[in-house]
Amino acid sequence: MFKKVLVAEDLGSINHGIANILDDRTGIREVQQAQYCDDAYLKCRRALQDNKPFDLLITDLSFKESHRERKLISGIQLIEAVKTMQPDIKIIIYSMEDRPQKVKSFFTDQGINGYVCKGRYGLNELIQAVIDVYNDKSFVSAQLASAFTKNNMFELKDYDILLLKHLSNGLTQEQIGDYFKRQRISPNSTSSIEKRLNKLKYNFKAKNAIHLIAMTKDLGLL
Amino acid sequence: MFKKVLVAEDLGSINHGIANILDDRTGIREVQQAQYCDDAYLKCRRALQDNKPFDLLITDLSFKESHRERKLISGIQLIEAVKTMQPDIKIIIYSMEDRPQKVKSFFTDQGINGYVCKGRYGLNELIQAVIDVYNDKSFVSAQLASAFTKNNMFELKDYDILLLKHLSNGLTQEQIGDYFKRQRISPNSTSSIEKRLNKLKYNFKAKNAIHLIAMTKDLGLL
DNA sequence: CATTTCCTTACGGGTATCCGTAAGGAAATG
DNA sequence: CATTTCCTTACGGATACCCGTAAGGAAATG
Repeated sequence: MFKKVLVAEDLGSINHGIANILDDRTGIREVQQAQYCDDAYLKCRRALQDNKPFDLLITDLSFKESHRERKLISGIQLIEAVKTMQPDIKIIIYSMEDRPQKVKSFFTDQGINGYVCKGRYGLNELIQAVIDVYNDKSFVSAQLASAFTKNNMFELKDYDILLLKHLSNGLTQEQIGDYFKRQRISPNSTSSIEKRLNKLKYNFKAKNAIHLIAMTKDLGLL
Repeated sequence: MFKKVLVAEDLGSINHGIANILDDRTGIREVQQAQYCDDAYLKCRRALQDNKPFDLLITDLSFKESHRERKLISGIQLIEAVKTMQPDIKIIIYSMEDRPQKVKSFFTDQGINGYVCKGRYGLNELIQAVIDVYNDKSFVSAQLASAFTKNNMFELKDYDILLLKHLSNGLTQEQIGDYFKRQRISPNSTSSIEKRLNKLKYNFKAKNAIHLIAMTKDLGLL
């Protein structure tokens, strides 16, 4: 089993809860805690320098603001910082976020090993996640697993996201085309952009562009 | 001080944390807990029937889904149900939501007595909130208090929200006008709706309708 | 190499929006 | 009651979006 685990989570009560349950239900000897992303990062660095690196990082995504000056303000930033320093560390996210697309992106973009939704059975799932990740398997909460396997989701490319982002920022189709031309992104004609938006509207069953933006924002894609 | 308090919150660890700290730092004798809205409601009703009603309800807003059949699925629904049964009960919300407009609406629409943001100092604030509410004062978290006092926010009427909602659902201005006519809501001409949207766009500095919807969704107004 | 398929782009007509102007009415003011 | 102010509604031109069609080119197929 993992020897040394770091839990990053700003709410003290949850933090302790995780530490307790890891202590009781797994053979992990050393569980450290951090309430700030920056602290978590420094602990990782120190541990690595001392040649006693953490095997696993369990982190939340959102950390509330505080009086302290912060360099890392989100779990994602923490993960990226730690991963560049120590690429082989295992990562499990434990957070409220339950939008499938968003969670999926954490696996593909940040290369996390497990994702557990906070909730009634969250701590139980977390135990399983730790075990699975230790055995080099990935883990996602049950409530998300179904959305992951069944492939009924329309596959959005980065291009689509970018297009929707610009649209939600108030640019016209023509302006988006101009922007794509400047950035050497293709296709960039007004006609193509229009076509792509049409396809998106069809897939999301949106009545018009406004509806499309509202829906994709609700789904957490923007 | 309050004699009997109910804490509704689905995460067990937080629930216990609140109960502990209320026990340590206030003179409250009886603190009960509920992990489901329905349970909380039943406890309130039972207590009222037994002539030993709760003085104060502390509740979260979001409760994750579970296997159980649920009638009340959010803290808001719980609050409204409890308030109709026992109008004089005091309510404090303890939740992650930190969008000022949204929180403001809880005071005006649901008539809550206190709002505390979950966060590092959340539990400390919760103690203060309990004390203030006991002394018939209302309480809001420090991070929101500033946004509450300074009145720089454009005042949105229900009409505006409704208008934006329909717009985000993909209705055209004409369709919204027709809907308003059927509902006897005035103004309902396409021209007036257009004008109102214009004013909203000006106030929010939105470039067009899409931008407006995206912005208001981000602000938590929709 | 010929053919097919897919993608990008252009164009045009219909519709919705954006924006200014103006008429008519209700409410407020004196 | 006369006047002012505000609100609602109507209208028209400019612009942007919606939708179908079609031409040209790249990539894939055989």
